Amino acid sequence: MPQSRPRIIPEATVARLAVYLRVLAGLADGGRSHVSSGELASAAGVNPAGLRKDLSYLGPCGVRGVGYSVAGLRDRLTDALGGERSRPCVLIGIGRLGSALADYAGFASRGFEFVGLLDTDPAAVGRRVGGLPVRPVAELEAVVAETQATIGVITTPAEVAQSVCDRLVSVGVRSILNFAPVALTVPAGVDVRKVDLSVELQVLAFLDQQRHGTPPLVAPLRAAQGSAR
Amino acid sequence: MPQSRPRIIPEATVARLAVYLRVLAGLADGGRSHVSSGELASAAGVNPAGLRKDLSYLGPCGVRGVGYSVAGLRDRLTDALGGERSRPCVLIGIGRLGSALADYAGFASRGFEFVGLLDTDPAAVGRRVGGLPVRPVAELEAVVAETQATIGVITTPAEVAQSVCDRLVSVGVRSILNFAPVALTVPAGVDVRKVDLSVELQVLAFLDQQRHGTPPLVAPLRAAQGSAR
DNA sequence: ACGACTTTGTTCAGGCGTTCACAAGCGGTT
DNA sequence: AACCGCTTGTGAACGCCTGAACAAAGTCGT
Repeated sequence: MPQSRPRIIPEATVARLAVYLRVLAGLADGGRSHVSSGELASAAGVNPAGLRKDLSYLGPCGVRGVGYSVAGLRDRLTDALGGERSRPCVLIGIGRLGSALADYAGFASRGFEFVGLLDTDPAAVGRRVGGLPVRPVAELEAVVAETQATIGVITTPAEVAQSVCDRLVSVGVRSILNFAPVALTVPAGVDVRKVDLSVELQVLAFLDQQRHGTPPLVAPLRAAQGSAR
Repeated sequence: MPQSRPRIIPEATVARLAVYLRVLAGLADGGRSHVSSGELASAAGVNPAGLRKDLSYLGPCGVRGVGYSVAGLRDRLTDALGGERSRPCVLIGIGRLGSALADYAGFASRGFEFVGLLDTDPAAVGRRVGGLPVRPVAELEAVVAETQATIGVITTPAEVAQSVCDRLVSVGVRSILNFAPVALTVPAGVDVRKVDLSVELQVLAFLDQQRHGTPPLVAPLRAAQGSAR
C-alpha cells in the first residue's frame, strides 16, 4: 500500500506542473490518448529528464514503453495542484491591469473565479467589469467574509499595496498575487508571489545591451565620459 | 589596473538589480543621500548579504562605514541595466492585457516606449491605445523596420504566438517578452522571458492546498469526500 | 511464448544560487 | 595623530535545482 507521499514538491517543480497541465489539456482536446515524456517536454519547453523527475514527485504516473495517459495524467496533475474546485479570488485595484485580469478567460477556465472587485476610486466603483460590479475598497473585509475568498490579487499603486495586503491577511487570506512594484511583508504562513512587469523588460534590456556591448564592456567606472547627470 | 570585469552577472542578480534601482529612485525622490545595504535590502525584500554580493558584480559601489550614495548607485545601476536611453518596443495582440500594458505608466518612466501596436482583429485596428494607433499585424515587419524596435511583447492568443515570434526574430528583434501560455522556440542569440499568469495562481492554489492538507495529506485519490467536482 | 525495442523512474554528479561569517577600509571623535 | 565603531566587500560552506546516464518494466512483433 504505497499511498504515502512523504517527499515535498519543490516550488519550481510546482510551477512546471502547472505548465504540463495546460499542455495536457490541449492534447486531451485534440483527442490524443498517450504522450511520451519527450513530446510533452518539448511542448512545455523543458528537458525530458527533468519532466520525468517532476512527475515522479507524484508517484508513478506513466507506463513504461508506452508513455503517459493524457487524461490520466491530466487528472492526476489537477488533483496535485489543488483539485478543480473553483477558487474564489478578490482583486484590489481595478485599473487597466486589474480590469484586464478580471475578465481574462485563462483564469476562469482553470478554476479561478473572481468573486470580488475592489477599488478606491469613486469613478471606478459601481462599474461592471467582467460581469461583476466594482465595490469600494472599504468593504474589503466584508467581501472576503461573504465570498470566502482564499486568494487576493493586488493591482493597486505601490503606495497602498502593503496596507491592502495587511487587510487581506487580517481576514484570513493566505495566498496573495502581487503586481504592485513593492516587496510585501507578510507573517509566516502567508504566501506571496510577485509579478513585476518592469523588471522583466529591464532584464531584457540588460541582455540586449550585453549582446551589443560585450566587446566594449570596459565599463564607465570613474572615467565616465560625460555622463550628464 | 583592475578595470576588467570578467565575471558575468547571473540573470537572477540582474532581476534584483532592477528592483534595487526602483527603490533607489524612490529614495532619491525622497531626498535621501545615503543608504545602507540593510535598509536597501529590507526595502527590496532580500537578504542584505545577497544585496551586497549583487552589487559587487558592478565593482565597488559603496563607501565602507557609510553606505551607498543613493544618486551614485542609481546611476551606476541605470548604466549597468542598459542606460537610460529610450528602448522602443512593439506590442502584438491588443486585447485587454495588451491594452493595459500599452499605457502602463510604469514602462514609460523606465525608458520603455511602445512605438508599435499590432493586432489582427479588424475591429481593433485603427483604435488608439495610449496615444498610438493600432495597426494590422501584417505590417509587423514594416513597423519594426521603421521604428527600429528592439523588444517585442507578445500578448496574442497562444495559437499564433510562435508565428508572431518567428516574424519578430526574422526582422532582428532579439528580446521578447511573452505573455502567451506557450513555450516559444527561438534560435540561439534571442532571449525570451515568459510571464504566465495562470501558473502564478496555480502555484498559489497548490500552496494553499498544501497548508490545509498537510496533516491529512493522504491525498484525495479516490476517497475524495464529497468533492462534487 | 520469447526476444528486442521503447519509455519510464531513479540515481548520480555538476553547477548555480543563496547564506553565513570575517577581514578590510573609511569616517568621526578624542 | 591614533582609536573605535560602522559598513562594505569577499571567501567559503550549504542546499537546491538541473542535466545526463543507467536499470526496470511493459509492449509489440515474430
